[in-house]
Amino acid sequence: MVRVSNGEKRILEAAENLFSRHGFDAVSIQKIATQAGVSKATIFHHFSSKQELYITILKQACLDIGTILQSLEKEPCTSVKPLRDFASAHLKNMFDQQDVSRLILREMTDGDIKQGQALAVEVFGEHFSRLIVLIQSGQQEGVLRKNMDAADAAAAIVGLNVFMFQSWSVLQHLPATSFTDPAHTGERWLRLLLLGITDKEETAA
Amino acid sequence: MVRVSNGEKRILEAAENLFSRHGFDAVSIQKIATQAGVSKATIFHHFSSKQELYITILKQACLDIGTILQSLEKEPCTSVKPLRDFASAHLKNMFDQQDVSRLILREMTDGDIKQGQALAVEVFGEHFSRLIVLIQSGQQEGVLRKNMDAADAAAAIVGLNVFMFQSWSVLQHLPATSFTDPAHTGERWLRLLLLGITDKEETAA
DNA sequence: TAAAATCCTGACCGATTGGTTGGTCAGGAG
DNA sequence: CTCCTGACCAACCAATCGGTCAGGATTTTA
Repeated sequence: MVRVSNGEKRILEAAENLFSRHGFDAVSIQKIATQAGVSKATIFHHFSSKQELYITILKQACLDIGTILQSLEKEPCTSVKPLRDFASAHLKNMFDQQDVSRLILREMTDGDIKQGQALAVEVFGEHFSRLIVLIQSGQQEGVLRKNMDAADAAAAIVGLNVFMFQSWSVLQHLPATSFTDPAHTGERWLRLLLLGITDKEETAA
Repeated sequence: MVRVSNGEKRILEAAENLFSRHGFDAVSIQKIATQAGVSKATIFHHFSSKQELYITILKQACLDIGTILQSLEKEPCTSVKPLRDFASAHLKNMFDQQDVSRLILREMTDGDIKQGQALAVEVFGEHFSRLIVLIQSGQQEGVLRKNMDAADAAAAIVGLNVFMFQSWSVLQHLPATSFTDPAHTGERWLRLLLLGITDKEETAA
């Protein structure tokens, strides 16, 4: 059993919260210390540098997401239901663990720290390959269109979820739209992706 | 004609570049001054504060995007082509003006500065309402499915583009995928969105 | 050409940054 | 009772932060 003192845990919690909301540079050690109810020196007692603290949190975040994604081992894809389940679970997970999700997404898009982007790629690759397998089995079963790249479909599903998560606060303030509940909106978007935007009869490109 | 001194222009260029890449807090006035080839005090001669400089850039960015979007005034949507054009133009514009795009997207998702998020919402709303109108006309013409929310479709189109733009560097490093060229990948994703993922009878591309 | 306005700078300010130092304190082992 | 260790902190450090100011250089205007 790894010993983790009370203070260290509080530091990690505060740092994860602040880093995820404001990013690496906008958060000072002093702010983390204050929010953790600890002196600044204590942080350097537990972590050798600000960057080490950040990477520690990033690794933990990747670990968390990894274990959660494991719970989505699914049966072969004889219908679109596993796809729906995956998408809604993925979306729910993002909103449930906002701090972790924001942290990883931030690292993905910003990527100042070299180690960080590599980690993010690793985590994202995990999502992707799992989802791609799911889609390919669906293609073999004849449920999903065969003349498309499974990777494209996977990217589209994950991409829409990510976009909704990132832009939710903005989407709400948009005029003339009906984006009220993330989960419900996500279902509608996925349905769009499944059925297509075009009207069924006229699908001439 | 508004007079803009040589120095001021260089400051704006440097600031836009740095802010878009690293965010507000991670960029110091000194770094902007150095990259602009100007002394730090000169920046405060032209701008009263760091925040004012940032907002100035943000406003300019919104203006740029606004004028570009105006060039997409399109004829009524009797086919799916205007939709393709909009999407590809939108994507191309993001990659052509990476700094501006990143700046606005960053402000959208981060949103530390109150004024910033409002501006981002305004710009994004511009995209959206234009696109929604386009889609609704397509629905009336019978080209697009009627039993869907035009706002959902618009969000999906823009969302996939945004996701691709933001995550392009990561997508490339993903294993077992064929994401080589943004424009080409974007076309494939849009096709997916138009036709749907699920298999249907008459869906030859 | 002199005055006025603008552009630009080096020197400087108090505050804050990430990080170090020396040391206190509680508790477990011998 | 001593010794050791890990947790913790106030005080401190050099560097950098955003920002100010007085004044030199250059251009505009009168």
